[in-house]
Amino acid sequence: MPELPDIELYRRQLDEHARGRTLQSVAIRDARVVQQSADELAKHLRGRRIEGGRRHGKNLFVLLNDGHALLMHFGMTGTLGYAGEDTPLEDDDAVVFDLDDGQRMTYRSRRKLGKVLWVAEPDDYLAAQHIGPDALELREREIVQRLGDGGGLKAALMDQGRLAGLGNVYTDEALFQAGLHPRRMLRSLDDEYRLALAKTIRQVLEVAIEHDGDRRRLPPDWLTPHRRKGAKCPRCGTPLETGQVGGRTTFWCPREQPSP
DNA sequence: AGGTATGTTAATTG
DNA sequence: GCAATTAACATACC
Repeated sequence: MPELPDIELYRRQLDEHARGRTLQSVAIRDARVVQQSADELAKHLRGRRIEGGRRHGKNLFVLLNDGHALLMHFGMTGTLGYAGEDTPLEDDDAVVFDLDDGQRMTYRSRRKLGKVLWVAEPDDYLAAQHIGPDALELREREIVQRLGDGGGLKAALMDQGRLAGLGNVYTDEALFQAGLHPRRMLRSLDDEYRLALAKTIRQVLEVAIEHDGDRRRLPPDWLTPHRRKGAKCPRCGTPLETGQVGGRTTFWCPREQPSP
């Protein structure tokens, strides 16, 4: 379930469990998520020490001691975990990395929509993929600038080229907390509202990270824990509305987020 | 059986 | 030119 807060948790776990460890071997158990051949991946990874993790939006770079990196993107169903080598593998374990302390790092993906690949330079990769700045590295004024003027609010917030990190769930959360209807047009917001939205985006992401991205443990007056059909707005009790906005299932409170 | 799911990209339609 | 919609990727769940 990976959006920015989830990937940030993976980054912290990587630093905790794998920093300083040397990669001994890489087993590709499902080649669909790997963009390079097993030989090429092994050539770039074997014997390299993991210096730590760098997160950018929903992308996680495993930084290597030769200055290069391994990129992981988790799609909709990817996870990253650690276990001892005695722990049996799961069917969904697509790429397995053996570390030099007997631990195993596992990239798991049910739907295989993510990707794993070696990259020479993370910044070059991000530029080539047209990924915008990370949502948490910008100040509020800069977020407003990046969002620009065009399109619907929902699509704009999810557009990784403008701002990297928000997905469907946290976009809905930010719009809920900002009191903005997801079908509103960015153009219709005055500067004050845009700044307030930018502030809300930052705050939602920061608080979600403080809760380790665990959506069930997010504050009870947030939208996310109630994101299911038939639920009521946790702030005013009005039944939540749901529909397709920007091509994705969207939840909002018709009272807190008045129609455009 | 059919619709839906946290992501991304390309193609198509308006 | 822009915005919105649809399809595709692959798989489990309701």
